[in-house]
Amino acid sequence: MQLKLTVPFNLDLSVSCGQSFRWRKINGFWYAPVGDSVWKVKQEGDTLFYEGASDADIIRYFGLDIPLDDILQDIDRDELIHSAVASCRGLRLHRQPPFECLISYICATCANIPGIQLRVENLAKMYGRELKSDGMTFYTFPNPEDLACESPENVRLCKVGYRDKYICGAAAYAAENPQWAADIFSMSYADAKRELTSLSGVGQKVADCVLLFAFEKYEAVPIDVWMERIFRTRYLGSEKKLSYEKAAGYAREHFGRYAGYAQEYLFAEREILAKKGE
DNA sequence: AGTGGACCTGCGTA
DNA sequence: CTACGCAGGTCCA
Repeated sequence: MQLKLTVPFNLDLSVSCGQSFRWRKINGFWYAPVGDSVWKVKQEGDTLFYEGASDADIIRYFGLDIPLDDILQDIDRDELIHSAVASCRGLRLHRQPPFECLISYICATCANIPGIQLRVENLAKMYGRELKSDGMTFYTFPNPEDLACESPENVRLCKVGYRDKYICGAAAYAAENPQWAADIFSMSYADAKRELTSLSGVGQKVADCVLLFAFEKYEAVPIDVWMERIFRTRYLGSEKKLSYEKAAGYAREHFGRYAGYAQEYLFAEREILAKKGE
């Protein structure tokens, strides 16, 4: 199937910028298990070619229905973001499956992106279902029930380390409250964040990632070590480390209601914006 | 409200 | 080859 794009979109950047962890580029196509099937996607100019997903799936997952031009125009409020927008135009936030997103970011603490990918892949291999595509094997991300009945000791065999009990706890929460994701969708940002951070292993940063990447809460501004450094050195010129609230609060004040989108564009340019040692 | 140490694991570097 | 440092934080004192 194919789709003619009438809106800005950069597939390569969107799937490789670190918001999601299961996309792999093989022979020019991006593959990932999404939901119950393997998606295979390629972009050539303004045409998207894909298999394994419907038009509606593609539009929804990649957020092609979101008015990106309006958002970029809205957040374009200083020189740094202006250049990030110029370099990364077409980067779109995905709408990730909520449970997978939650567990993935629980796995993201004290790890780099390859390390996160490894842990998520291990969980899928151990507890997901096998899928074949073009002779390759993929694994669905496990359902909450698949993980909820496991002991932390077993889950730890997926090399998730101290996160084992957090993963089991989050799985139990999702399994016992099947409507959890619908509930969070309907909540305000503040209420949704309070709900997520009540889970053990989910602090402000993880909650904001999940709210931004799975629940369309654009007020969520995940502050990791990179973003703290960028806001401290490039925006506030502060000497001492910024508290989470200070950095995120500044971002919302400065960038407005799409501050989360601004964060993602700055994050994509982190190597350039945050020189080591500053 | 704010600070400091412990915590799994994999990977890069000495 | 082994040792150590560090990486998309969170929890607990």
